[in-house]
Amino acid sequence: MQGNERSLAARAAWLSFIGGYTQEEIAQKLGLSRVKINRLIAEATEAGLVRVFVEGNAAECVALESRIAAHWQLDFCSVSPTVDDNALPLRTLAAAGAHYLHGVLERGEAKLIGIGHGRTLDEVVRYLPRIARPDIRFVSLLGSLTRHAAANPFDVIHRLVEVTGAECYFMPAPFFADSIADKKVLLAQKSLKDVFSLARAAELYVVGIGEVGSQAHMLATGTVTEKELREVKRAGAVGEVIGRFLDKTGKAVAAELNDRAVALKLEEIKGKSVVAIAGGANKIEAIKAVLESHVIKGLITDEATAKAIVDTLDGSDVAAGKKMAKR
Amino acid sequence: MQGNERSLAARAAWLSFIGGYTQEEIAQKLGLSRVKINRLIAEATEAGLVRVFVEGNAAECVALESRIAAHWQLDFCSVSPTVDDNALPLRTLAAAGAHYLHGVLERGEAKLIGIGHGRTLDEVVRYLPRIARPDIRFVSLLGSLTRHAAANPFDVIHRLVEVTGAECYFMPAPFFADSIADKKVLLAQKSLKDVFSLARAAELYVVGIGEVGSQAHMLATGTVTEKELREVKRAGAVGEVIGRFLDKTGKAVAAELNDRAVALKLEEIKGKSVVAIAGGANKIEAIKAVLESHVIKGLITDEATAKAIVDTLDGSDVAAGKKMAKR
DNA sequence: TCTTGCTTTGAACATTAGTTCATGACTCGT
DNA sequence: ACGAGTCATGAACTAATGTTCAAAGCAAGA
Repeated sequence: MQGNERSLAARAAWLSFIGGYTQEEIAQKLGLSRVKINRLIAEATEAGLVRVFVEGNAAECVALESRIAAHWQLDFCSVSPTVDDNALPLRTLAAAGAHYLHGVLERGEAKLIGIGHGRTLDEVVRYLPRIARPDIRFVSLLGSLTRHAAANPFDVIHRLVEVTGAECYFMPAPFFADSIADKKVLLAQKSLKDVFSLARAAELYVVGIGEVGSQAHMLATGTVTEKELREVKRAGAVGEVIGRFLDKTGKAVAAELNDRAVALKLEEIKGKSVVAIAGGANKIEAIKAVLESHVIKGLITDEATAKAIVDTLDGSDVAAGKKMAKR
Repeated sequence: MQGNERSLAARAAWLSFIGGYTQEEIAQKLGLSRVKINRLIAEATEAGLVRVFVEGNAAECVALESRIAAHWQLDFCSVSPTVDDNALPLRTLAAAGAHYLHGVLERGEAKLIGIGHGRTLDEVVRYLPRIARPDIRFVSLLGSLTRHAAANPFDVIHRLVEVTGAECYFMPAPFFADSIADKKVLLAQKSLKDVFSLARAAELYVVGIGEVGSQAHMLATGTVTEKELREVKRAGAVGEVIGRFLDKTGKAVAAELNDRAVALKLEEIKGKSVVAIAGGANKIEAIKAVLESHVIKGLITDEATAKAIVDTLDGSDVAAGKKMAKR
């Protein structure tokens, strides 16, 4: 679909979704057949030109939200109905995350925002509607992948720039340095130091959470090798956030890989406004680990994941006994 | 709608819009009837819980169109993406205007068409593709320039004839008479009277809009003198349409020049099908004035101009274009 | 110029969404 | 407790949307 066609598609989609006209009416207005309009709207939808947000949450989700927020002392938690049936609920997370981020941008809540990495985050940003925000700056929290791969920090932040017109800052470095010595050298670079200090100054951090398992996205993209992953796993790692692998108590594991990550240290962002967007059956342990670390202040996830997380809790800190009744 | 209901509505809307499930599927999932789901989604939409964004240049243009059309009760409004960076977006207007005019001719919507003047209109007609229409007649709405100058009504209408093979009728008179007495004499001429009555009978009027400022095209072509322009400006004029200068409320200003124009009176075309083609940074006030006069029923403009016009509006009728809920 | 294979088109059909209306459940005042 | 009115409900219907398929259009190569 090129220029003219695309423009027509956007036009038709607008008239349909915002204008509330029927396809028949639009067809007349634009002098095309109804079928053509139907196809244009389908194309526009397909191309991701149409983004829908739903405000307000289902009661069950709200219950999960408050349970999780209370248990880990979060400032906020957002749980949305799971709609995907595959392991990674990208649709839900993209919509929920984009809704959150859009709100932040719209309210101008933060002028300098740190951005993590990952497939989920990439999807979130893809779903973000265009919003002019030239006064905001985004800064990457960790090195970019050296080899080309989907959803590396560069891509995520680049798309943010496209959509908002904001300024952005990358880490001109690999995600993991080849050795601890190499990392030292990299960190000594002025260009990196500048970005690091900018990242430290961010008012809000939006991060993804990685799992440690055969499905790990980092493995698929070649960011880490199987050997490296096995190693951190042996050290007890069950999850990852901004390049740091954590054990189930939320502590960074003692593995060389953790020291080779070109990224902010967790201590540097702890206590600040950090929001994680993550979900999926494989990530339950990882998300719990990150929650345990108390690095994050907000969590955006899906209902199935939230339920799984809550189910592993004992009933100690809630009056949540009633949800058992169903089924 | 209270708590529980609202929560269900949110879930249903989420499953529908984000999940892409059919209402039937959602009904099964939630154990409710399809009709109930339909109502829940309608309620959620009604309550403004669902926000839809359509990306793309064209979508933004459509938004501007409906906003402008609603605010000034136009029958239609066409906003095209601005491509020119100079003050007068001739390319855009020419293409959009030609597209409109071509459609009118092709559909044979009007057999007798009144034509105004101006550089924009000239450009529109230059851009018009050849289309045989010997059954259509064009009639000039105002006097031709006496001295040779670009884009006088003669040229515009002459080109129309070339392109369509239509018949045409000029005003054999200057654009402005030298005095009110002279104008009387001119109007008394049989040849002029005939054209005037033809002009009054036109089914469609296509006009340009002139600005009142140092860049005014009329000044450059010598149609009006600096002194005359200064005078109407002092009387409050901010825009011009078929030789009449209007103040910002859309009323013709009290200036002698206005009474010397050899052209139809605005009252004579008001209520009829009048379409203006105009755009450009300098013309914003002029276009607003003409819109305020409610003489025109249609406007063809460019995105930048439309945005500027809309920006001066308060948010009172934002929901424009949204079809009102049926009773 | 004539295939050949691909793309685009819209009429006809299939599915999904939206509306209406009769019904019964419920509320509230007496 | 009893009726008058209100409200929610879903079967049945209508409107809108989505899909299929045969035919037309079109471009590239022989």
